[in-house]
Amino acid sequence: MSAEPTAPAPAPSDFIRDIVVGHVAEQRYAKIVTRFPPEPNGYLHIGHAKSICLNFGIAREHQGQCNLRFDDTNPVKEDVEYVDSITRDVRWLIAGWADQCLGFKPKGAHPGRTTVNGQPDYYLGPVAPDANSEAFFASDYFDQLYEYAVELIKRGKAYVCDLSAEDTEKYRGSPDAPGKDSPFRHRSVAENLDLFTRMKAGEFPDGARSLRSKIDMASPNMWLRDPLLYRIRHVAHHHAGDKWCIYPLYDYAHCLSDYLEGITHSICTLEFVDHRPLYDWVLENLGLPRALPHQYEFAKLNLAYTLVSKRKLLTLVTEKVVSGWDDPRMPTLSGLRRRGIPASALRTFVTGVGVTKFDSLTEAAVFENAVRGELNTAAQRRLAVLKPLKLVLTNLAAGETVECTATNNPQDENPTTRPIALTREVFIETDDFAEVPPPKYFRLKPGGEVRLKYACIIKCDELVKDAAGAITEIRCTAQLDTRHGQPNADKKVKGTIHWVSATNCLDAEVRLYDRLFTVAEPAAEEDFLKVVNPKSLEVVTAKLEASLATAKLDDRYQFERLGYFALDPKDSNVGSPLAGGPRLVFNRTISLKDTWAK
RNA sequence: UGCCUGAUGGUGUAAUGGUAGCACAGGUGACUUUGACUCACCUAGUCAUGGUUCGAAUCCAUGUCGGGCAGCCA
Repeated sequence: MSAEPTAPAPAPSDFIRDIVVGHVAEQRYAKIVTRFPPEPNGYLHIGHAKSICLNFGIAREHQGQCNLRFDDTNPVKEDVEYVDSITRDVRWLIAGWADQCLGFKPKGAHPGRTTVNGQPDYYLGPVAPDANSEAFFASDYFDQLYEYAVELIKRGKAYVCDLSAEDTEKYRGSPDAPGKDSPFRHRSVAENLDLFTRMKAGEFPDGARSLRSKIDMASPNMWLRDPLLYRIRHVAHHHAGDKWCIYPLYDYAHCLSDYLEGITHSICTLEFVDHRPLYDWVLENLGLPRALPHQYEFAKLNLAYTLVSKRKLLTLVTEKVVSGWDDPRMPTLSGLRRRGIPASALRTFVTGVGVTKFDSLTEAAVFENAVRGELNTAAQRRLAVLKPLKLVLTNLAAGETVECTATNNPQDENPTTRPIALTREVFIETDDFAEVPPPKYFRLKPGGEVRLKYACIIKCDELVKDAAGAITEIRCTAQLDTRHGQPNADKKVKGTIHWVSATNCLDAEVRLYDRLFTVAEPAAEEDFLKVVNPKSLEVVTAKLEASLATAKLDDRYQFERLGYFALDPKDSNVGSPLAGGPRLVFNRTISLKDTWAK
């Protein structure tokens, strides 16, 4: 329908993309393959969105692939609950944008044995997501990882160490002082092989021994001081079952997982810069036949007024500061989704902040701007009154209705309309009337005139107050000839306010959210619970125009002059045949920008 | 007092030896049946000191300040 498609956004550019573009130019790889590798031990948040968009974005820009891989090497922290939520969140975020790049693997598949240049090899390539496929799991590589560890031992590059965790730490030294060799560092290959086999067989208790790389205990890089490759943990694994009692550590498993999947660019955050030499060490000391993946690091996202620490987010949930991981105030993808934030707005935002190695703090306004921008074009305009004040149009008869026409979305090229009926009694926003108006007040005041949006100009004639002096009703005259198409339609007044017919409207619960914290950097606080915004949620019973009775879960609405709203997918009861009709619960995704100084 | 890494308007980010640009925020105005949107204009920056060069945000040196690293977490 739309004649001119919006100009495609310019392809983002950053130092990592520049590297990839260079590799593509020199045809270093047959295909660009990235990966998004969360550990299934918590919910994805807005910080992950940056990584997801970077990895999928790069794959997308080069007709490549981005594997979703669960980095599940620590069974004591992980659970399938997280596997499910993470999968759902990733698919939601990339839907309609990079679905074609999402790499899954056949259900239950493990790396296959192949031969490359006469050398044995393992590889597990991607397939498109469907009913018979699933995400990749590092735990599917435990067999290969074990085999590689044996190879490292045979090459004299790894040894079984009997030091306790405490002694291992002591031997490691400190950043400004070299460590010293473990007394077990020079065990024979045969003894190491025997001990490692018995570790796997379950002969030793947790922590009794470990498999360590043999690198350099005096290295200025702490991560090269014979880091552990395997630890003993007699626990079942959520994905691998009870087959193993030794589990590989991140630095050992990650680079090899990347290799097994044919990852070309392994992108992670800055705290892993120090690990990169280890990443390369493992790969280079195994004599692998295919091209090796390489690690690149970027600065994680820091957003003002938000917290992304898993531990602290969990505290918010357990202390019931919020209703759950998907509370619309949470920075989790499930929370943002429930709040009504479109995935496209999240993508626009995270790609907009760019990718650098600078530890920055992004202002909340940047995020809010991206959300409003997206919603402005997508949202259907509706009239709703959050804090109702009754207004009587004294020159309209009690049963009389005046048909008016409202525009659904003025941003559309050919906006559609809907009818709304003006009646004698309407509700206006309490804030839109002031008995004693502040300077520059455009709205209704005693004796003043204002336009009821889509209807006509009204004049305030008198106030009705209760015994306590509170205003209970405003009585006005409707100037019906100022309606659209009427002789005085062009009459100008400074203010236009929204309204809802009092006799033909819907009640709805509306949840108004504000930022969860009162300070820009809650993470820097000694006690972040002390800076929780006590007014982060306000619940009101609003009056909605009748057409909202058929509101849909997936639709986005702008309640005019108020903000963008979406049905709460959990608590709304849409289209239910219940006698009382649907239960409507709206979340305010974000308010409209308000440049009128308060 | 070790190693790694970084520093460009208020914020975020471009410019890879040749005109310091963009976005957000802020300000002014236009338009407006949303104090929204849109549009126009304005404000505001290369951490410091030296050096190389015709020319430096960019290269070199030194310094300052920030972030990361001593899990059998990822």
